[in-house]
Amino acid sequence: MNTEEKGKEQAILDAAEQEFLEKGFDAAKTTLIAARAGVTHALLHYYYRTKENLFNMILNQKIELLKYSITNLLGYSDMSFLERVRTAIEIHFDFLAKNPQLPRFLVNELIHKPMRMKILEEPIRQIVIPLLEKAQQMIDLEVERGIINPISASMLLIDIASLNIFTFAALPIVRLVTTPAYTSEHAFFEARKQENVEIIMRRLQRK
Amino acid sequence: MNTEEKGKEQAILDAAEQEFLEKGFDAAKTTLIAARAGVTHALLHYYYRTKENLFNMILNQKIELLKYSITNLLGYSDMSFLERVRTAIEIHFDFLAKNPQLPRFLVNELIHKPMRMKILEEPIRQIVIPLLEKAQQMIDLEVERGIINPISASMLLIDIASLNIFTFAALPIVRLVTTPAYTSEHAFFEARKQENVEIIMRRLQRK
DNA sequence: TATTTGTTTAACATATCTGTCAATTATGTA
DNA sequence: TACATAATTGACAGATATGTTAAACAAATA
Repeated sequence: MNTEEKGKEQAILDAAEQEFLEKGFDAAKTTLIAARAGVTHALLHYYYRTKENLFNMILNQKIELLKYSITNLLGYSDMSFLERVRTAIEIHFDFLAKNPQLPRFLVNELIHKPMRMKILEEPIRQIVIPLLEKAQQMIDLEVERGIINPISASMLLIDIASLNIFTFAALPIVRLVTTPAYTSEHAFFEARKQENVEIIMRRLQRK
Repeated sequence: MNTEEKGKEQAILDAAEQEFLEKGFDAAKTTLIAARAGVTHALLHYYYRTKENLFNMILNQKIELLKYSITNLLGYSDMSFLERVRTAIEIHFDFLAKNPQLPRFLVNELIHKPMRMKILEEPIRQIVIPLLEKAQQMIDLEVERGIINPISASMLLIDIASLNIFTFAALPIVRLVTTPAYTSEHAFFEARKQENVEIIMRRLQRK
């Protein structure tokens, strides 16, 4: 439907996205991508020349998505710090629910070919580091006011990322230990989101 | 040294372990494994016949390691529940520090070929489910006594696994956001371990 | 020593995958 | 219509990977 209307060039891109996200660069095969897009594999090379090329388009697209997901995390300046953290966790979790393959894909591909890691360095400096500095200022202020417990901003970031990402990155295994306990996958995700909020809140809130 | 003494058969297995853990089944090449072991690739096939075969040996070996790492988590019955949880987190974290590639390897390979997931089902039923039931009993007891906050055992398990595993599975990326803040990688790991203990303790401990 | 058994290699066969090319068809435009 | 440009395909070339085989070599054994 969507794919067919936009023509074969886009269909190839869509198929490539699926294939690369599922299997990673090495396991993905251009022949399968072409088949999945309903075109000959010669056409794939006509539009995108190389597998590497096609892959980089998907990779860059996903890195943009990652940047976008981080950029606005500390928005909503009319809330208290704790409320901003709670909101950030929920937004990030929902983002992952819509892009469940993203973290595993990025981690694998970036680890695999360390050259690619350089692509991340600039966004990190420009987005994550400033965000961490801003967050650390807020934290220090709240600590002084006796509202939250001391913590470094980067540790807090890793806490949240760990809790939110793991469930999706390891979902098939996570499912094995929770299976019949939840009526639906959606119910489990909601419970998981609330648990993540709760554990971080308890970590921060001063008794 | 170790490799050379035990002969070429073992050298191949060692090289295969490195190669598969680093790259996964598809990206690993038997020619490279042979080269890395210092033997011809025909010899690799002489001893192990197929790549699949060689891979399964490594995979089973790693699943055994995983089972072992889970089995004794709730030991040390002379401690209080909270102390047992603290100890479990530390032991598990240290285990991961010694086997940092394990989680990413297992998750990737098991997700990739779902048939392989069946290998995990039996250990889960035999080890994880009983462990969760036992833990849930302890939790319920401690909740009744007003010592800890309510939580489901499986949620607690996912909390701990998330926090401990993510740091290692995504290490190159985690490094980017922490880099100059710690004098050594070891210092960072120790800080991370303590943070994981603290966050779980605060989640559980009744104020 | 003769024979068997296990080890090792070079060469080969086969399959798969990426990428190219020349030829064909469709589309748009002067 | 004539021409140019874009889209599409089948066939092919080259590279790389897995796996086999026959033959050479080494080691143990009778």
